[in-house]
Amino acid sequence: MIVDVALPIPVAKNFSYSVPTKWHPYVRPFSRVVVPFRMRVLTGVVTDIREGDKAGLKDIREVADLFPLVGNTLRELTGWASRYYVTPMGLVLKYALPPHKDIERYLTVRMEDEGLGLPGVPMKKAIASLGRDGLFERYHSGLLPVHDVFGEHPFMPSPDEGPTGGETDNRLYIGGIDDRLAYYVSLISDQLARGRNVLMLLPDYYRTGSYFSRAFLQRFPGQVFWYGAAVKAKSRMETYFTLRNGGANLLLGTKSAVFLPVKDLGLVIVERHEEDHYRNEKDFSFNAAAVAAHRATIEGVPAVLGSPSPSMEVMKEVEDGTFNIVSGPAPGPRDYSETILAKGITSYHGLPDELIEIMKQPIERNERIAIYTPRKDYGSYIECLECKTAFSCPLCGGILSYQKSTDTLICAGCGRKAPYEEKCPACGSELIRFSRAGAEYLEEQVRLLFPHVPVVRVTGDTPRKEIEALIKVPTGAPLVIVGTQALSNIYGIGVASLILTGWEELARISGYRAHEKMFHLLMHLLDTLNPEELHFCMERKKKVNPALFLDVAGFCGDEMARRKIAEFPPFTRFFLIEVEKKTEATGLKAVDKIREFLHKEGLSGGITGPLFQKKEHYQWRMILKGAGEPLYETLLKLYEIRDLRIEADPLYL
DNA sequence: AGCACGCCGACT
DNA sequence: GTCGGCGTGCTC
Repeated sequence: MIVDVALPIPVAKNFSYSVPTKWHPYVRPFSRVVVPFRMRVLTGVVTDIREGDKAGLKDIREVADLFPLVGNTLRELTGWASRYYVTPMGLVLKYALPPHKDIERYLTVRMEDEGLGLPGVPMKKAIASLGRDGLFERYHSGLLPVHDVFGEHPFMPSPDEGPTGGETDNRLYIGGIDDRLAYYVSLISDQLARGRNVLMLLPDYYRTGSYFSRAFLQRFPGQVFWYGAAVKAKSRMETYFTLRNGGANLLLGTKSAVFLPVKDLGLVIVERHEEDHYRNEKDFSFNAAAVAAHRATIEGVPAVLGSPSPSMEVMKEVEDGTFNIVSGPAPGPRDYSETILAKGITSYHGLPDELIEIMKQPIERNERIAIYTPRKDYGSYIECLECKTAFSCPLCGGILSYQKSTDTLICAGCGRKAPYEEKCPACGSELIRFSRAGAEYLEEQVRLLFPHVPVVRVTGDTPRKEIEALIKVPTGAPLVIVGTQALSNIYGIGVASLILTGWEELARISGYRAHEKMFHLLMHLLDTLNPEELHFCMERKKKVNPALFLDVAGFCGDEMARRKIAEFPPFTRFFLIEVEKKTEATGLKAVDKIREFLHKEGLSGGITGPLFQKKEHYQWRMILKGAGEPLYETLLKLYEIRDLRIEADPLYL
């Protein structure tokens, strides 16, 4: 017997091994096998089985699992994901399956008949006394039942699930958090009452997990399983075994939960599906929200995507008729005020009078104010007033910002930190100016202006303890919360007034998704802060029209029309092909290879290849535009080229 | 990926 | 003279 094995390496090619006769009964498609590979040992997945034997093939070392852990759903889902995200199957499967050692650790074997006494001998001990082969043999002849330690469920292949058929009823729920939560609760309780399981994905920023866990645990005690990145192996495995065996549970998790086997799945929910947090950044880069929606299709169950602001990808689904919109009340007010500043807020002039005026009233009324700024540090865009040179990162040329708390300059591009010297690196002058204020500066100024008012700064760096403390602060006393995008991730802090400063600047960065990002950020801030009053503080020459972003249907319609004309996603897909080499010569050689390959495949169009230098490395990037299975399969062949990375649907272009 | 091999410059 | 960094080939 010969097996083709998909190994967890970035090579889009399977490797063949022969299987000793004694293991033939246990090797099936999608069995995991341990194989020798060069000087090491890897665990891979059997993708094909053939009769016969060929000289020179190595034997597999062992069969890893008692039976293949990949059922119909997972087989289809991982196969689709491998092609759609141009990632070798071995890497996808490695991500999708728990390590086999973890599984064995929580299995017990009933060995009464072996005269070894106690029921429930740990799998490890059973192997020690019977041998691995002995255990497999007895298990497969039905003599030795194996159970997991958590629910005492028999460990056996899941009945072949498959599309339960029927027309799916996919819904895009657009509305604020309280209404979304109520909507989710009603759908979930309906499914749980029918004994079916629900898979719900959450973005993995801090607080979301605990916010939703708490809300659901109250209503569905004992039925909620949390599967996030920080969850320990033991409770991960508890969730794994429980969901593959039993019904009426809610599986709440972050992106890694999307591949878990779930028995009797009745519904898939994705909270804030448009969040970039659903993007996996490792060697298998996928979007868990999209995978979840596809999984629902495969399993023939409804997908519900909830959010205050849909992604354009989902709007495309709506256009295509595969999703229906359900609307709840929009968060935040419809009215807003605009303050147009001649100059942006700088970190050397204090806060503009207009901004101070806006803050006075809520403070007098003992209300809370949130002020958004796009920057977390004291200030950025540092320039020398004498020689007019802008400070930039000596490593990558990126923009530097100043962090007052540590007195360092930080590069936004590469993260490099250096002590602040207080003089111009070009001419030595000490007349330095920071032209854009950030959260540190705003906090400092608010404290100076309103010494009696507590001020809290919320950025991605804010320690959890401080955020926990903030959540507990009762309303009814004045409080100013100064923060960045992080403010939009902390469910459950309400404010009376939200002031956005510098939000309009986002229109100028981050490529074709800039407007969509501004839309999401604004809606997310309204979602978490739910203010009664909304103020935009904008710099005159960068001014945008907030009304265009506050009207969800209007914004989506306009943005979709623009994307369609430009032939941008979601009307096509982008693939980023990246090569990184130590020397320029080898890099150019690789680029030539790629060009040649793409040309041969008739894909030469739509490539841009600017030279890009980073650290001590040379990096090249190309963008390929297109969609469809034949393209994905062609791109997979690019993995023959070394030091190459393919990213589907890159976020920043 | 990760590892061995072989090439070339630099130096205990 | 050798050590180490880097490119290349290869893994059943």
